[in-house]
Amino acid sequence: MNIDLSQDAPTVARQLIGCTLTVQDAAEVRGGIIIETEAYTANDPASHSFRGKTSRNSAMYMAPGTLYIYRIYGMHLCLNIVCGNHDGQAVLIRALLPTQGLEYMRERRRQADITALCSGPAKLVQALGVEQALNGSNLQSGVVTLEEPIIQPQVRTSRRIGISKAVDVLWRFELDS
DNA sequence: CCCGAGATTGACT
DNA sequence: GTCAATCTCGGGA
Repeated sequence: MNIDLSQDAPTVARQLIGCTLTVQDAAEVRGGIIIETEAYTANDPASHSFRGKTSRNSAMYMAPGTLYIYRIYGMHLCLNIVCGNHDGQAVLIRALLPTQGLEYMRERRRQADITALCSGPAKLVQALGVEQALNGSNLQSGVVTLEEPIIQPQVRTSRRIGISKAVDVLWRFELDS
């Protein structure tokens, strides 16, 4: 991983498109290519860090490469890669193209259709078997790993979705295929 | 202290 | 298209 995660969130969010994200534990390896991300910064009304550090968002202030995993709507988990410099920035991983551990992911999701396995931030967390206990852990631990693409892909930019504040910034990034 | 909204998803009309 | 599931936080009483 040569991407500098201490850069700001929009820069990192763009660079993460095309990277392969994998999770490995005693069971097996599963993962896919990141095809959609969103950036969240500290002075961003839509960000969990906008009003400062809380017990939920404390991982956002840890070292770049830390995982920020939070519960949303009381039932789902979402996975972020912390970036910046201990200043409350992170990149939400919104969708993957599944490439490894397809059967594992099908079982976790109870879903046979490959295109629906990782087509949302909470879906991919469920498919990959990412647990909330990994919140605050680092990519260096080797459970969750990132690998850069050989060739930089074309990236499409748009507005973030599912939020009501700061809706106009173009901080959503997608693989342009 | 109580209540509404939220970086979502799946089931249902 | 509508809506419920149910945890965390912030704002108002």
